[in-house]
Amino acid sequence: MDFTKIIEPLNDAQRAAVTAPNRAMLVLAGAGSGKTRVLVHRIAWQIQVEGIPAHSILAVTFTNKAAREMRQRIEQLLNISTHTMWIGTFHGLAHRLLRRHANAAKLPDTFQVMDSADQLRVIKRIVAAMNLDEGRWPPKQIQWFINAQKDEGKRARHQLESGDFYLRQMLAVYKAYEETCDRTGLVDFAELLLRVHELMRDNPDLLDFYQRRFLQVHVDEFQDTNTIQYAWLRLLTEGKDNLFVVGDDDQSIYGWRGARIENIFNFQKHYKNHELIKLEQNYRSTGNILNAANKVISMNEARMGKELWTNAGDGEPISLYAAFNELDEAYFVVERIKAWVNEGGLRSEIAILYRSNAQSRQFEEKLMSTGTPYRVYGGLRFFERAEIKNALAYLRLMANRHDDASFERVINTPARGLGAKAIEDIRLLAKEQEVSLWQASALLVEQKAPSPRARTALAGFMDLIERLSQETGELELYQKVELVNEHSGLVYLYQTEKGDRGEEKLENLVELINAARLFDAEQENEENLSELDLFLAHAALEAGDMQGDDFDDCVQLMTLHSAKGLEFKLVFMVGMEEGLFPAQQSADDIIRLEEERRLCYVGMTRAMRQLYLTYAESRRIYGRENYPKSSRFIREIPPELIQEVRLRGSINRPGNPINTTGFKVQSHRFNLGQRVGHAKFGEGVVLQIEGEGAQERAQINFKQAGVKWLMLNYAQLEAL
DNA sequence: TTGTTCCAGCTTTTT
DNA sequence: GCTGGAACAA
Repeated sequence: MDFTKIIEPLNDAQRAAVTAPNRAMLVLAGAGSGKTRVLVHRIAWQIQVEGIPAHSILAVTFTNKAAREMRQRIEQLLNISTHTMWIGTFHGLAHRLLRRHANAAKLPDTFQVMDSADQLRVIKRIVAAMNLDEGRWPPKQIQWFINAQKDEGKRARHQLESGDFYLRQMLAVYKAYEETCDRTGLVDFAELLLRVHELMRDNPDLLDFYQRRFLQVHVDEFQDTNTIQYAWLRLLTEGKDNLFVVGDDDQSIYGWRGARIENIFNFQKHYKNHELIKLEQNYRSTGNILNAANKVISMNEARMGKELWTNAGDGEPISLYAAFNELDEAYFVVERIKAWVNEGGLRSEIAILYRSNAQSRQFEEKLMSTGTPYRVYGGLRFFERAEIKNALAYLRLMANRHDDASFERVINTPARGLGAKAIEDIRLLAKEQEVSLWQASALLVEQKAPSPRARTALAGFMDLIERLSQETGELELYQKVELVNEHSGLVYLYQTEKGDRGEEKLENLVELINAARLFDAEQENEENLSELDLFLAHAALEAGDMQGDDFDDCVQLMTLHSAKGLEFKLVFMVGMEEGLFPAQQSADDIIRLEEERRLCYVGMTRAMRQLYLTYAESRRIYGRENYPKSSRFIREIPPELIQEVRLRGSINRPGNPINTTGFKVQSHRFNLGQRVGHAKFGEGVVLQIEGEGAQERAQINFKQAGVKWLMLNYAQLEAL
């Protein structure tokens, strides 16, 4: 058998991981060290050399994108179909298992997955029904609480009435929420994972079946697993230790949403005979970038220890720009982008990375005004748009009448005279009878309880759903969607909507039909589900790509978080300021600060050729002018790796007088951002310097006296 | 039912 | 200082 193709492209460490005998494996894969390659080749190795049948392979990722990529690359490498392999996200695979074993999992066959927006709506309704004040019990916070409980594997009943008032109340809502979900057949994201864990834990036969079936379990981004995900993995591999995990503790940036970096450390305890392999050779960045990143991350206490290296040479130093304010920062970045493009570079090779989404605006405006195409990541995705969710709500009701969240969403969309009063009546009865809103509505219509007008409207609505459901029974999925769009009145609603927003919504509805048509092609239907059910699950589990044309050559704008896993030749990390990055809220908690530092490490290691760090000496935040300090992360980079750039100032890099930036070189007696002291005004920071010789003057922001322009020949400033 | 006004909130995000 | 959502008035 020819397996050179599997092991030949690998370096020693990668090869050791790929060809290791079957046992628990922990691969610590640094940024850009070929993590996915190892995973893909490991699976290929097992199939081709170890003779493990494809259907015995389980590979788990966090994102659909990662799962798709893995599939593709295995197919490419081995030239085989990956159809029978279980490759997917934790949530996707959990969904599949729950569909297969709905009864054992105590779920109705018609259960539907809801996304976090749906979940929030349900919680809001419960809060209202329990007569709780939304101000004192913010639904967002409750949602967070419930999800955190589920991530830890805890049910409402697990904690007794011991805790304080706050906790008791939270648990009461959690309990009511669980009941609502059970009654309405709705399953949130965290529930998918928790259910599957319980399903396997409580059904030994089932567990045994899957333990035998999956001869090899692979996990990507292991540092991002939460408690329940790891518990499930342990259950599946119990006694066999056939678990192959790849991760990087230094890139753990999702602790705030339940990821447990400790899982990596615990892995070593739980799997006594495991083998640990570190991948430290980096194929992405220059030596300077790696050295700087290594230095920064080395400041963290809680880590396994790892040092990236490359044999690709040092490359350019890291550039640091101290902007006067956020506008100047944007101006500078866009200037550098123009220069890059002028030298023949592509815009798509460039990323602007920021800590928080709010920072994108200044860059968007500047890019817009210079006519530079750009693309902002984040924001609403296709299946999250209101018009799409409305159409889906009709479809969901057709699939499951008891889906209260969908019922409420569209009972009066488009308006059909069922206002707050009518909905309140339905809710009340539903609560009283402990039935779904649909059932309560049926009762109301029967009892002729509400006003005749409301009753007619309600009966009409229910009839609409029934008719849609029956009439479309035999049709192709996309035809169903088409019919729903029309008969629900949504098309008419958006056609007649004022302004130009309606047009885009109509286009999206058409796009939904398209999505349904294309969906037929990808058959992942092993469980004999109806196409509609599958499509709805798909919509919830894969909210779709961000908008924007991948085809255009665009500058990429995104948060540091969403940059994980990506790479760009030219990277700008902007807003490198205390309070922004690291975020204010994380500054004095060591655990959170270390996560911020890892985020910085993630950002730096995105850069292949050139990395720019920028900060503003003055920045408007919430309408107030701030004079932040530069980020401590900048100071954690060895100065000799940094080259300071001054638009009108000098290159300020000890021991290197060469101007590589193309900007005019001019020297002043003080530097921008420098702390200075004045006999009368006290301590301040230099904001701007202009003029030369006798005309040289500086704008200083004094702590007490505020911002002042001073002639440097007269003012006796001293450097601090 | 719709448009206006007011007010809180304001890291990071996938599924 | 801006935004999105809720409350309110017409």
